[in-house]
Amino acid sequence: MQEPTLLLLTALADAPRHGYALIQEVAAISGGRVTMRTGTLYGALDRLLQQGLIEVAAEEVVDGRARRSYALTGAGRAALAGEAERLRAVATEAERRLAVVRPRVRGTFT
Amino acid sequence: MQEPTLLLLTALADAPRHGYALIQEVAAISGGRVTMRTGTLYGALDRLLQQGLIEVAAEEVVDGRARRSYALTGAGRAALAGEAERLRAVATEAERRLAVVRPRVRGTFT
DNA sequence: ACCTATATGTAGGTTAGCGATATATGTAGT
DNA sequence: ACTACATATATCGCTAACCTACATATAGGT
Repeated sequence: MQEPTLLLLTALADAPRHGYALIQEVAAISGGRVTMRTGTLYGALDRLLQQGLIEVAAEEVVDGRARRSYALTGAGRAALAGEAERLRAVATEAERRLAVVRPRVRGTFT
Repeated sequence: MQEPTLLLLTALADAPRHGYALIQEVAAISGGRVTMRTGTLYGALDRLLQQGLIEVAAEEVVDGRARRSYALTGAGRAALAGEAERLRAVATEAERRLAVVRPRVRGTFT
């Protein structure tokens, strides 16, 4: 799972949202760093629907515009929780290793 | 940056290592979850070399076998540190949102 | 002789994400 | 009335990263 997908699931974690709102939510979560394109979004939504991680929560017409809301499924919540835990573990390990005083290539202390 | 690449950089964070050792280190870091293939490994190493995130630390012959060691560059250390921080932030946000008591689709408390 | 571990590499295919483009309505400014 | 922007969804083609499988070679154990 790549970062855009992870951010998508995160954006759906607290409440159902429709496509356009997700783009804005992802931007907000990432501090404006990730600007999700519609190509990425709808491709990812199709994929996640197929994988059963999200589901269509509602299809309404608001102000003459069609609006389809998506929500995390149980599997989606589990997948996101697992992914978050895994990534935290890797991040922690990376930071631990970066802090290690590295032995010089040809050994011995400086 | 995807997970295999992240794990590669993490595996190089405390000491230089050669290709084969990286495969084992990645397996160890991920708790055996990720079995990195040579196709992924050498492709990623080429890419990371080109991006200047890693460099060749040593080229030796050990027991008749060629062995090329790679090390993180300054840019690589910075990239890994940044990535770790970012992923931790997303993981934290995901967990925070998962913990939120979600409003029902048609509203009001249960 | 055969298998496993060590060690590096290439070829081909799949998929996710990205950029660009298309469509359509509502709202606000000029 | 016209223009521009925000809302909203969707497709097409490209590229990069990854994976599977294959290829090569030495050392050591059974």
